[in-house]
Amino acid sequence: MRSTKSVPSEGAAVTAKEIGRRLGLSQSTVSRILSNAPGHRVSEDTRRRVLETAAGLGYRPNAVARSLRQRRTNIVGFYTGYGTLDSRNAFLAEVIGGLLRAADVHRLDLLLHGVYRGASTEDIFNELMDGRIDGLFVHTNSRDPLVARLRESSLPVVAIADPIPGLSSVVCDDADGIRQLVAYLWERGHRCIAYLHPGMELTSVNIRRDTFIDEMARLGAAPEQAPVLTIPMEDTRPALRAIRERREPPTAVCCWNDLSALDLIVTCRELGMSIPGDLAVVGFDGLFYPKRMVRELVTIRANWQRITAEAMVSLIRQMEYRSGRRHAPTTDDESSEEPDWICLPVSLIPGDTV
Amino acid sequence: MRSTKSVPSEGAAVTAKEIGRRLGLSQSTVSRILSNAPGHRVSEDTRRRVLETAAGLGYRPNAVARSLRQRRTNIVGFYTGYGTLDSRNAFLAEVIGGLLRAADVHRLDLLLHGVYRGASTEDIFNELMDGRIDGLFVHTNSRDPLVARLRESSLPVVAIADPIPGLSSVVCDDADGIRQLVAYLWERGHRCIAYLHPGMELTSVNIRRDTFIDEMARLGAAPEQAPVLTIPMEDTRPALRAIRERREPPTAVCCWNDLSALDLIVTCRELGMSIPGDLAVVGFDGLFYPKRMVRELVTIRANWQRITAEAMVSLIRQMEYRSGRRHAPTTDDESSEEPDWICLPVSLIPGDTV
DNA sequence: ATAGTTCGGGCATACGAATGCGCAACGTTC
DNA sequence: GAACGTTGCGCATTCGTATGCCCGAACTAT
Repeated sequence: MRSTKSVPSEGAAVTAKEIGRRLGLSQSTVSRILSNAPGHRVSEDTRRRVLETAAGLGYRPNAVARSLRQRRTNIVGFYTGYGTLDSRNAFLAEVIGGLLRAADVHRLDLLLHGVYRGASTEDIFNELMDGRIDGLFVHTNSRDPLVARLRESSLPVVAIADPIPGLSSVVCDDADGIRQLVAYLWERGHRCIAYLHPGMELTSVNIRRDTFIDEMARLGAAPEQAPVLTIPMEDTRPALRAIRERREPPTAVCCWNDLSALDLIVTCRELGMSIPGDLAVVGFDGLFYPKRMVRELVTIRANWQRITAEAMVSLIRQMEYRSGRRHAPTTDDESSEEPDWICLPVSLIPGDTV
Repeated sequence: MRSTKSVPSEGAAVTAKEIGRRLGLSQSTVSRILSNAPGHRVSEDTRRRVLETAAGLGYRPNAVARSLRQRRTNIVGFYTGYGTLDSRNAFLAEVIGGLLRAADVHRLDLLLHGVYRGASTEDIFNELMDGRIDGLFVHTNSRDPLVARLRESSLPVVAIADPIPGLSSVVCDDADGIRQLVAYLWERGHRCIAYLHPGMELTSVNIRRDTFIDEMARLGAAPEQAPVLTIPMEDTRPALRAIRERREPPTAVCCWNDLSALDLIVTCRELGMSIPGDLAVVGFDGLFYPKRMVRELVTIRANWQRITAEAMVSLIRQMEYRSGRRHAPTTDDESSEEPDWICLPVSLIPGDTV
């Protein structure tokens, strides 16, 4: 009495089992056809019928069930300990956008993990380890307690923009960028250059400052000709005042990022100073708005598109290595266990009116 | 001979079953304790032992398995048909950042669906319907073919920033924003005002233009005193030329967004024109960089934080309604089926030097 | 003493797809 | 005509959690 075919069974979700029921086939056969399982023989006719029925019913394989079985979700995460995404954080937008693009190329999805709620490290770590993501990009300080937890976990991780010892890292060449900026200013006759530093504990930010100091010393400038000023937030007014009051006032300012460079430029303008006539100002990052708004800005541009793409490749390599090991733990593996350490070149963008 | 307790079983993943095995309990009991299942009695001692062992082993419930069982992933998606996230798209950054924050408040995760690969509508739709997300935010044209598919699907959807008929929509009051800008200019004596329109098929963008036209007419301006110029991309140079060559040159320009307003302002500056003396320029959006860089910018600011928060509430309501219906399909339901239609106020940000 | 109640927990199954293995039916070979 | 290979498909289990239902033991009430 059991009806087997053509019973509409309206409410039933469209699953492989349902398709099988309609065609008098087993779920496994349907699954093999729909997922193109290799090495399994199916008659052309059956295959056609299954594919047609699936299309007719609008069948979509359930990603969650598939993930559970395959122990792989095809989702990668992004975590940042610094800042939240909004219209002022062009840097994050650029990085996340790049990751999004790279993920798309590899048919992965990107899950953003917020740090808004003020969750504890443990909470965040638990969320990251709940099996939802196959790998993770992090942008944070190497002393972030989360980093330690991640390092001892088995989750593939790639650090982005800020290197983290012991983890694969993909960064831009901050040191070279600063060297280029210093050289640019030096060539134009500047011998006393101030540096604006945000007092933020990010490795890349410290590299920029330290390179500035080293490079100025290497060129023969005395320490007082290369003052480093720590600025609060992006407000450069106090720094500008300090600069102008110095015994030997710097003729140029190297800012740790574009935003502070712009703030400085706008402030100078309001004071009637000309840029770069009265004061040369250079920034760092080369993002869109600043350069667009103030065309005389001299800055360093990193190729974030490429950086994120490389980071994705590195992460995928790790993911494959990890899942490979699960099935073949005997192969000699010391080779691929080494974290990647990639540093991509940057280029100087001259000002339009120099 | 079977060993039951204290066997390390090193390789075994930490699951509820594994914990049960160690303590001589069943998986279900462990699960009930760890998920705080209501209405089930467990001795205090057992509970303590389970919790301790779980903590000791670093147990994390597998989110994928849980999602499969509960038919709910606690992930919401975001799809945009317009633009990609990068440093130039401050608007998207603001919206996504807002959603991220709102998602975090409700303990949801946000999954971004890219449109880079140039996937077909069907591909995207399939991805969205694979059970990975519980709900979706969309920012796209109402004629996007995807919208039709979504409308006939059972996925909870909320349109953001651009309203879509038949779907819950949360937008800012574009019309009122334009009215405020026109009033602002009109009060300052401007009687001939040009409007810069991007020729983009987004509802909100059209509303801005149409409101401008209506409002100027309402105030008694003749059509030639309210010319609408369609600009290519953000390059305002041709428009500026056209404006200055008009028989009755507009004394003010209302730009559809901040970016074009800024381009216009910078161009004017380069020509030696003063703003707003020689030409008044107003924009729309009130995002960070433009206002920061050019402080005389007059613009309209929407509260994206609030808009995204409201959108989240609306989406969650839909999600709960849908899942509620599954279990109680008999309750009269016409009431909650109505899509939300929320329009939040905007405010005018005056220029610093007006 | 017996029925009823609470306590503490296990059994079995569902969620939906993937997959190792088995197995009947048919065809081929010598 | 018996051994063997191939074709085409199903059975049963797995992934890890949630949950409806059941059940023995202890305890209470009459």
